[in-house]
Amino acid sequence: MPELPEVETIARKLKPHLLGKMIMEADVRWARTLAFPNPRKFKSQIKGQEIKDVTRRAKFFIMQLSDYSLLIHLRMSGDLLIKDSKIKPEKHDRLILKLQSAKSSAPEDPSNLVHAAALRRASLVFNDTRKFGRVWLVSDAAEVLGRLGPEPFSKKFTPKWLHTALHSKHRQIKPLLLDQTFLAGLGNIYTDESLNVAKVHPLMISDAVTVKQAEALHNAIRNVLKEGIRRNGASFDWVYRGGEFQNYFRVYDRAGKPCPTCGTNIERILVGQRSTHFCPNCQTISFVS
DNA sequence: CACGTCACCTGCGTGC
DNA sequence: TGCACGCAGGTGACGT
Repeated sequence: MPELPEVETIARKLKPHLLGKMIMEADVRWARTLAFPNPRKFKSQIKGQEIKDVTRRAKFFIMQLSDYSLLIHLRMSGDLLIKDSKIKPEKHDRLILKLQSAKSSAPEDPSNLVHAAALRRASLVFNDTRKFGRVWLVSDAAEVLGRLGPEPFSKKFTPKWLHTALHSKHRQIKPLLLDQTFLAGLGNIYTDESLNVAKVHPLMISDAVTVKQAEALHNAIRNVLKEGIRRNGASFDWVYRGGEFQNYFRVYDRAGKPCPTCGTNIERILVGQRSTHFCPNCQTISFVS
């Protein structure tokens, strides 16, 4: 499910309900959810830790604890929600962190991420149907995040940086944008959307991108991600409720439907085993390799 | 270094 | 109805 806007949305919604709470107990319901450390150490180390901050880096949800960083990657089907500890765990709940009761009442959240009744005996629940998601409890977050590329909203990410970086490689641009060590946070949806807005063909070779195209792409990436966040991310099927961005896709999942710019039918191709959607009229390419 | 393939998992929609 | 198949928002380990 989650790319940068979905994780950002989850972090923003959960933050007020988590700050200052103490983690009383961890229920590890699927051991391999823990990338590090093993369940025994995880349980003993996380017990009694206070949640000092809730943030995001790339597609990682991060909780800064008293002595550790807790990192959660939702991969394809993960979700985080706050539930009443009294409610029976669901089939796909993989990790449950029981929280200390609130000292002060957190603001009411009308969305379905947080059930009002849960606020008194709250648990943070990691639900993950496909079991791809992973959790790390480490002393230094850089152990996990060290190789990530820049954040799209950081100062480092400029049109000039993007142009230079694209020219330092000789790769198809779509798989390169999906590479988290190149740029952090884009996934299949937002990459297709950004390339369409920038009018760049997904198979274009990175070092052929012009300065103007790099500027357009830089703009498109920021604007598309911003719109995704503004619409609380994209929701699909039964996974991740509450987002609206799926109603505003220009190309993603729209094969055979008209391009919003020119009306040409959107095409779907495979690029590096990933479904790729683009407008063959707006996103032209003079050569492929 | 760039790219293809497979693996990790479950569940849903489609077509026979 | 049953069943096989293809598909899904991500990443990492291989081999060429």
